[in-house]
Amino acid sequence: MPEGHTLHRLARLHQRRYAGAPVRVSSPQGRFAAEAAELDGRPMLGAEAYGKHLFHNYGPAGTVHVHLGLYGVFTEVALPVVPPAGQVRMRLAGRTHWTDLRGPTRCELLSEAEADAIKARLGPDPLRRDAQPQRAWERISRSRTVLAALLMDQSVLAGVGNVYRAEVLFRQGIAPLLPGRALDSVVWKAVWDDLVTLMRAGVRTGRIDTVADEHLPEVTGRAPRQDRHGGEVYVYRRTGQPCLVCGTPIAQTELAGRNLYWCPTCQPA
DNA sequence: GATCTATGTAGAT
DNA sequence: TCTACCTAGATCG
Repeated sequence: MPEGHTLHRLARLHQRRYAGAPVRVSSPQGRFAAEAAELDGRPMLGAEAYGKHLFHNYGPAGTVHVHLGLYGVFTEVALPVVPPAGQVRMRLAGRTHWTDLRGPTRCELLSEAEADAIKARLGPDPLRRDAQPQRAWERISRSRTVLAALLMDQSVLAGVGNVYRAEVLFRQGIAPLLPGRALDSVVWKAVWDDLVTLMRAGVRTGRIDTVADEHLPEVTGRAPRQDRHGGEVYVYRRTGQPCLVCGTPIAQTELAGRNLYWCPTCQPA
C-alpha cells in the first residue's frame, strides 16, 4: 500500500536487515532471473527511498530499482526460507530474514547513472532531509494546473499519493481545484510543513492518520470510519459521509483518472 | 466463484 | 484521455 511513507519504511527495514552483508538474490517467477543471478551472493551496500521509489545499492554490480505501483508488496519472514508461493519477482535472503517482492510495476537492475536519472526527475520528497521545497514552489507558483493534480505529480513533489493529497488539502482548508499559481506562498509553506509532519508520522506508524484529536469521531460523535488502509482520515474515501469538522457530506469527483475527495464547506472554492 | 476496486505509472493515441 | 500492467481484498450473487 504505497505512498512515500511505505517506501521509506521499507528502505529503513531493508537497510537494517540486508545491508552490509552478502545477500542471496533470486527470482522464482523468472522475470528478474538474469539480474538476480548477477547479484546473488554480493553484499548490499545500502537501501534508500526517494519518493515512491526504492533503491538497493550493490555498488559496481548495480542498483536494484523497485516501484510497487498499485499492487506491489514486500512480505518478510524470519529464516529459514520456504518454497515460493505464487508469483515472486524477487526474493532476498539475508542473515536473519528473507523477503519476497510480488506485483511491482518496476523491478530492474540499473547503473548508478540510471538510478541517479530517476532521482533527478523527481520533485522534492518531504521525507528526505535533503529535500528542497522551493523546487516544488517554483513549479506550483507558475502553473495553471489545479493544486490537486500538482500534488500528485511526482516531478513536482515525490512521495505524495492520493491519500496524503486529499488530507493535506483538507487540513489546510484549500479548494482542490485551485490553480497552483493562485496559491499564497505562506499557505504553500503550511502545506509543505504539514506533509512533512503527516508523512513522518506515517513512517513511524505504517499508517496514514491525519485527524486531529479534537476531531476524532469518538470525541465529536460524528460517524466513525476506519478505512481499509487502517488509518483515520478526514476525507479520503469518505464520499457522502459527514465531514468530521462541519458535518457537510464529503464530495467526490474524478480527476485525471483518480478519485478526489474534499469537503465543500471546509475547502470553499 | 465472479466481479469490482485500489494509497501508481508509462506509453500509446 | 485511454489502456495495460497484474495483485489481493472487498463485495456481489
